[in-house]
Parts: sequence; C-alpha cells; structure tokens
Amino acid sequence: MIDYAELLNAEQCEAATAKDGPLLVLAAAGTGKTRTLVYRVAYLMERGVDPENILLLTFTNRAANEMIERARAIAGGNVGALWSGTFHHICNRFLRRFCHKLGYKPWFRILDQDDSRTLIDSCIKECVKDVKEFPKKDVVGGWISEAANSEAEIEEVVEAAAALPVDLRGEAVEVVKLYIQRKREMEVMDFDDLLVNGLRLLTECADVRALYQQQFQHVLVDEYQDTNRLQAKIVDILAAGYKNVMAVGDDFQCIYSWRGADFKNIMNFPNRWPGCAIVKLEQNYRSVPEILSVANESIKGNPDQFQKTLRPTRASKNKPQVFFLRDGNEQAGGVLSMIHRYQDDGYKLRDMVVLYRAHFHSIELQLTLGRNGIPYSITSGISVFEQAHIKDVLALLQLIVNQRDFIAFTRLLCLLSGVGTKTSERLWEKLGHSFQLGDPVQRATLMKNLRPAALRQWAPIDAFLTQIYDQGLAEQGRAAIEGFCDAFYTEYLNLTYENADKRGEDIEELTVQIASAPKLEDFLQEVALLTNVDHQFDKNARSSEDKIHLSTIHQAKGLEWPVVFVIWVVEGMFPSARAIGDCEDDREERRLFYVAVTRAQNELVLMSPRMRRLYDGGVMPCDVSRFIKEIRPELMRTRHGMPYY
DNA sequence: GTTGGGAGAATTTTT
DNA sequence: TTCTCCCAAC
Repeated sequence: MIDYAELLNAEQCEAATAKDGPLLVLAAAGTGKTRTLVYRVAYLMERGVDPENILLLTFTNRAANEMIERARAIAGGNVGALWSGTFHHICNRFLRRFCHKLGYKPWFRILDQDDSRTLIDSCIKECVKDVKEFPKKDVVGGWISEAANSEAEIEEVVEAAAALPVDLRGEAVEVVKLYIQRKREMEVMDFDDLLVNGLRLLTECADVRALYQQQFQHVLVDEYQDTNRLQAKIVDILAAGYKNVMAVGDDFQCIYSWRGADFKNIMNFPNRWPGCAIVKLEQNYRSVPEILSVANESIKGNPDQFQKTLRPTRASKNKPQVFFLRDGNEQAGGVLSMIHRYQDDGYKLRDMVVLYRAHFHSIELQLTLGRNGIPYSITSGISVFEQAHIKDVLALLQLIVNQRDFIAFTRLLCLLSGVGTKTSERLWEKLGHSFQLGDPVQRATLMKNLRPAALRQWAPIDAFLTQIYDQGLAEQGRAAIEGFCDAFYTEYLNLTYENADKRGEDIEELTVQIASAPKLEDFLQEVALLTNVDHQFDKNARSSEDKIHLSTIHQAKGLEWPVVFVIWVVEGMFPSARAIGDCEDDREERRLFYVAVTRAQNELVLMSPRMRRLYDGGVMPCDVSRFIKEIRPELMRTRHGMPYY
C-alpha cells in the first residue's frame, strides 16, 4: 500500500488520488508534474484498474518511456501493458488494426517530412506551368499541414496564403489534390494523416469508437497545452465513455502553436467537461528562488492565462547572471570560461546545458567547444533517422518488406550512377509496379534494363541478395544491411561523403537496433515516428561519457539541468523576428523564454552579444532582447564583457 | 537522362 | 558558410 500523502505534497496528492471524473491539473514548471502522473498511474493500478485500460498520451515517446519506468518501480506489475506514447504513435496503433475500414492496407508506410516534401515537389512539377513563379515545396507543405491540423478546407488555406498570387490559387489547389491522390495510390500516410485518419476512424466507425471507449477507462494526457484541435477531439472521444480524463498542462508553456497547438484547448477544458475538478500545482521543487523570481516576472505580462505563481521550496542561492558581450565568438568564449568555473565548483559537464532559439545559433559555440576539447552532445535539427545514409539503408529494408514501395525503390536505384528518377520510373513500369527482391526473375528483368555502368554496381548486390534469400535471412534485417554494405554501400559512402566513417558507424548502430527489435516490420513502421529527442536522450542515458548538452529550447521541454546557459538573447534572434512577423504578437516567444528559464535548477546564465557576424563577413548590430529588459535589474547580476576566470 | 559545376539565396521551432 | 536550384555538358 503506497502512502500518497507521505510521498506527495497536498496538491500532488489531490491530483494523484482524485476520484473518477474529468480532472484538469494546472502544473506550473518544475512542480512535479511527471511525479504526479506516475503516482496517478500507480494509484489507478492499486485500485484494480488493469493497465490495458489506461491510456497515457505524452508529447514524446521518451516521456512515455520514462513514466512507465518510474511507474514500474513504484507499482511494479505489468505497467508495460498500458497504452502510452505520442498522439501520432497511438493513432498509428489504431490504424494498423483498423485502417482497412478507411480503405487503407495495414502495411501502409509513414512518410517522414523529407519523403512528403519530395512527393509534393513532384506534384508541383506535374501540375504547375511556371514552376519558377510558384511557391516552393516547403511552403506548400505548410499549407497542407495547416489545413489538416486546423480541419480547414485546402481552398480556404490557399486563399489566406499571403505568399500566393490570386491567379495561382487554382494551380495550388490542384497540386494539393494531386498530392492527396498520390499518397492514396502509394498506400502511404504523412504525419498529419495519422491524426486525421485516427480521428476519422473514431468518428466514422461506430464499432471502433465503441471498442476504444470501452477499453480506455482512464485517459491521461500530458502537456495538454500543446495539443491541437484534432488531438483535443481525439481525447474527447476516447474519454467520452467513462469520462475519466485527466489533462495535465501549463498554459504558460504552450510553445507549439505554429504547429497548430491551441492553448484554448486547456483554457476551455473545464467548459467542455462539466463538473471538471481543477488542481493547481504551484510548489516548485526544481529551481532556486532567484530563478523563479525571474521566471514569474518574465511571464507576468502575457494576457489570457490561468494565473499561477511559482512558489519556491528550495533555499536561496545565486541570482541569475546576464553577460553583455561583443559578438558570437566572445559569447562562445564566455560560455567556455563559465563551464570551467562551474567545473571548479564541482559540476559535471552533464549537469550543464546550452539553450538557444534556433539550431544555427549554436555554430560558433560548437566550434569553440570542439577546439577546446569540451565534449558535447547535441540534438540536431534532422533526426538521426532522416539522414541520407540511414534512409538509403532503410529503403532496402522497406522494399524487402513491401515490394510495392515505389519511394524506396527509387531511392535505392538512384544510388547507382547513371540512374535517375526517369530511369527508375521506366524500370518500375517494366517490373509491373512492384519489385520482389527475392525473385530471381524480376532481378533478371531489372538487370537486363540497366545500363552497363549501373549494372556493374548492381551485380554484387544481386549476388548478395541471392545469398541471403537462399539462407532465409532477408527478413532479419541485420544480414540484409551487412550484406548490402559489403556488396555496395560502404564503397558508395567512401566515394560520396567526406565523413564516410561516421556514417558507417551510424549504420552499424542502426543494425544493432534493428537486430534487437522484435520484428523488422514493426521497427520500420515506427521508425518515422522516433524523434531525435527520443533517440538522443536514450543514447545519452546509455553512454557513460560526461558531455555538456546543446539544444533548442523546444527540444528541452520537460527537462531540467543544474546549470543552464541561454545564448543569443537579443532582439531578432530571441524573440525571433520571423516568429513575431508583422503582427507584433510576442506572447509565444515570451512563453518560450519562460520555458528556457525554468529549465534551470541552480544556475542560470543569459548571454546577449551586441553584434552578429553574417555569412558574407558583414556585421549586424543587435539590441538587447526585450526579455532581458523586462526583468528588474535587481533580480540579476549583470556584467559587460567576458566573465573572469 | 544524368551529373556536376556554378551562381544564388538564406538561415525557427517538429510529430 | 552551406545548402539549393538551374543549366550546360556528357
């Protein structure tokens, strides 16, 4: 029997042991939100709820895994049987089982952003007369995603698009319709389709809806402030049966509205769920009072919020520091000397993090750290699984698993010199729109139609395919990758990339992961949904090396470190000029600043250079960020120039 | 049809 | 600086 009142504070305990019915937990930063959720799960299980009847929706897969592990430690048993993961992940799970009701095949593939943009590009080329004058694939992709996530018709979004001249609207709609058609033909879904179709399944198929409403006696949602319209609907439907829905979030930390997240979801939650109990968690266990003062003060100016004030529990320590520096290089030097100083104070590198608004803000710092032998890890912009060399290898596996995967086929064949998209299309026709790698007849057809140069490269691949299919090893993945690398890909890497060794290592790591996955098919289906955040922190947890971490603020969501640096706190970069645009709405940027500040436990260092060097060698002066100016000077220690060391 | 060179543009945040 | 796109040569 767990003594909740002993282990949790009064607020947390109230939330964790709340009686059935809708519940909104407003959990400010660092108030033990995860802890509360974990104990809620334990409490439900103690009360006899079967884990299979609990659904836990989280923002990253990593968060889900962490909660499961912690719950297992407390409640034991078969916690692993509970349903958990991101909305995309859970929808994927629904769809794998029931998508035939929407006319899909259960082996549909998930396109990652790169695949999806490539497909959009080919649609543009197909329907647009003057490609030069037409918006690029990323812009078009933005419309498509916006339409999906806000449940708008594509015509509306196109009409509202500022970047699009009126006379191109017709073509724009055509492009989007073709994209939708192509996805259907190829049996693929993009990220948004997972949510859209997941919701359709629940609204259009009464039996599926009833099944899951029956199953999920309790629905728990973490980071509810960052749900979008579709996600909120999904929650509402799933929880409609038992009405046991627990939404946990903090409107101060809504930082994904550009992706369709609408913090009105959390503001209106009590209206949508009458009789909803509300618990506020305001006792902060993470940060020293000096950091909380800065956090509270910085967020105060934003209107339309549930008023919450972080109450410190920790003893007083140092005030946050602000450094005004000359430029990015001096800033990097400043971070470096502060790192040394904190090491002298007994902090490890892994206790520290450097946060910034956008990935490219970290370039100088990476160089400086590298030159000075400070090991660092970084969650970069592209996911590990989105890098070209990984996708090349995965294409082979995808084709093994699904012989109709034209995207994978093209990717694979275009690796051969002398083969481009046209040739691959021609071959695909010749092969009858499918390519079974294990079929000697089809492979012979392929080889007959390859040019001599390409054929020379393909021959060793053919030989190794014969071998692994003879030995029945193809479906295992590991043998396939290793054979492919030996026969062709390692050499290709060496000829194509300077850092071929590093890429080779990535592939080896991938091989290990695939070998440890229960089923190749499942791994391939999930791989598009694994984020670099999931991957990065898994990897760090496994590694014993001591490294400082570099991250965007978005990716630092939900995490904490003893020492936090925030760099480039200057107007135009943070707040980002692009994010604010013309409408001068800086509320979300301010929330982002709040998130950055509240990651810190003991020490917070803000850095604000006076100028920025541009790529062409020019310089651009920078104003101090409004976020620094908004904080009363007496709350911080300020210094002009480099820190002493 | 493919490839590689050269010119040009441009730097948010991510499932 | 780095990536992307376009065009000209194979």
